[in-house]
Amino acid sequence: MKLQQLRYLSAIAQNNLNISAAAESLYTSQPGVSKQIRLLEEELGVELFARNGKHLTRISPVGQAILERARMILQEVRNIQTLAEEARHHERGNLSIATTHTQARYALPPVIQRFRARYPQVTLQLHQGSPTQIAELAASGEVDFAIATEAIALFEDLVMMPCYLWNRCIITPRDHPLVRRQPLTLEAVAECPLVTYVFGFTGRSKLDEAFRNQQLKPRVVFTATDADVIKTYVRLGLGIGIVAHMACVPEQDHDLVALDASHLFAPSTTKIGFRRGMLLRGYMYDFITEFAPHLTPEVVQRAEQAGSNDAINALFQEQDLPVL
Amino acid sequence: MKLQQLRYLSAIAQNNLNISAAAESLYTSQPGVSKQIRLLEEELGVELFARNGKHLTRISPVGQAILERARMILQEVRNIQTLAEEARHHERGNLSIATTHTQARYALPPVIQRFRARYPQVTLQLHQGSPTQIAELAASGEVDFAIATEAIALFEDLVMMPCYLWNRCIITPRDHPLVRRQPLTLEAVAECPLVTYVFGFTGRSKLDEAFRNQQLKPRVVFTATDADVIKTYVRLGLGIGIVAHMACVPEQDHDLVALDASHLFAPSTTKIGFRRGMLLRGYMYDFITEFAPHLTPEVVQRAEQAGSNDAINALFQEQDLPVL
DNA sequence: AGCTCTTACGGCGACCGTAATAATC
DNA sequence: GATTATTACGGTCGCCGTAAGAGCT
Repeated sequence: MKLQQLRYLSAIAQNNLNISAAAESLYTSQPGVSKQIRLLEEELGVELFARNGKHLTRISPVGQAILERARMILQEVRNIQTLAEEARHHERGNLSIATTHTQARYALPPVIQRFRARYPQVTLQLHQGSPTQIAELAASGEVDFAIATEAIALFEDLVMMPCYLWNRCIITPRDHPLVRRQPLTLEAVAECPLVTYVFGFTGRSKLDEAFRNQQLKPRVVFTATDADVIKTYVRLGLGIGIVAHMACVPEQDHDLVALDASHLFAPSTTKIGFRRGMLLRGYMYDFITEFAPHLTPEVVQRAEQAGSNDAINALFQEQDLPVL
Repeated sequence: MKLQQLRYLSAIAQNNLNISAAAESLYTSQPGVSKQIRLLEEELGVELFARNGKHLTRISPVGQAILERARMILQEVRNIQTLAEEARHHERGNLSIATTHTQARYALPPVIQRFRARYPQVTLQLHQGSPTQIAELAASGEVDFAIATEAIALFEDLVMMPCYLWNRCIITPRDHPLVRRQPLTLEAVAECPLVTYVFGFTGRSKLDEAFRNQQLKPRVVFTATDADVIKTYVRLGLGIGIVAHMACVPEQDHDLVALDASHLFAPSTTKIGFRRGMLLRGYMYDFITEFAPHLTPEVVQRAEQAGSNDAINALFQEQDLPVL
């Protein structure tokens, strides 16, 4: 058994059992991959894949179990490399983060500024994507951290920790009648055409939930994945916007009015996470603490130890989280 | 990085940093091992060992951390092989057990008889040794199971589970005055010369503890590692014997009298265990259940999940264990 | 002096890539 | 017919083992 055989096995599984695609992703030739898999099967005396003629149709049950062990081994190999790099120069390295527009545009800039000042030798990479893309990037090991608000607590192979709670703002043009409706109600909001986030983004589900709880049917006339686009269409008069509180920057938006809506919708939780079993560099712990001060290295390590996401959530109390 | 390099690293650490010995244990040449370690160090850019000229003096801190990861990887490689073998023919394989005389002679025979009847194709190997030897054999992976009573709960890399409690018997010649002393007391026992187990064997520490608690100084005139030798010297009139209850077989020892001593000494616990992280074959689970019926596969798996031996002990209540 | 690690060197094996073939969608 | 996996083949690299050299204890 060789490590490359395990790499090949893992790559094939990650490429829908397509050996050609797996070979390409590993920058090698199909025959090589094919042969190594056969050799591995021969050595173990087990069929890793069920074949239909010359095509792989699915992983065998044993193959699946072996694949999981193989993934763990490959993770530990990376961890050994990480350990060595940390020992060589603990302030050099790479940090890649996958996140959504909202975080990248509003929450991360000051954090990243401080981080770069502290670790000028660490190269940073930010990848923007949908919450599910973000989770997949982190789960596959292509990025170190996933930062997002929705839909990523479901991946059991990610360690996701809550960072902060945030509420929403209603954004309207200056002359909108809603501005004078002082105690802002959900009914009043529901009467206006709405511009807000696409489903699956930036706490959208909490928003829908609030309306549903009061049997209101909001008229959503436009959805976008980010607040900047939403604001643009509010300016055009398409409707009123509902965006995250972080996205409300009065200095920049003189022509708009931001109304606090924290009493209308339940707060959402932004989380940061990484692949379970991944060894974190020292600067990675520092980044997390910089982003969410309550996530000290000790707290993070306790979360790593926890077996499941449920166990992690039990470590944190909602009232202890900062609110933006 | 290659798996063999990790094997070499692990072997060197296990052979007191002696590369020659490590090479021998791996049936290969010193230069090969030496070179591969250098290559690994070069690839990682880290010194795994501190060297004094040409001699390895100790593992570096990074080396230690890497070693632990390497051990985990090698364990998982074995687990993959185990998975494959289990899939190929789940009733063939090998089972090697390290245990003490007491278990091998009195507790295991019926268990092994039943096991062999159930799994005739599984080759069995029994290794006899001292409790510390047993623990080391299991920890190093040379045997699958360790079964013993003392001193093996300390190894944190073994999963040790309690199997049963047992008490002691006092063994005397037929005409010994102690036989007529009906309510047997510790004081009466302490007055006689004693023949019992060597320290570190078969619950000897519980025995010393009982005397110490009552400020008695027993006169131990002979110690042995097994009950058969003890009985022999009791027959010779050296003193009275204190042995495990399992070792009292009235049918075989017509010339001796066995007096129950369960009220004099706290019971001892016999445990079975295996290397943490080791994947168990189906027949291994069956063997455990055969030996200790309360250790069903589910219970064993729960013990595996537990992080420490303290956590394992918390899973078991003393009153739930069978008493021999 | 003895043991132990490193360097040097040669042979064998294994992996990889190209090319051709077979089989499936 | 296009894509995809297997088989065949040759080159290169790397590992292993023997032999010799260097440095501790």
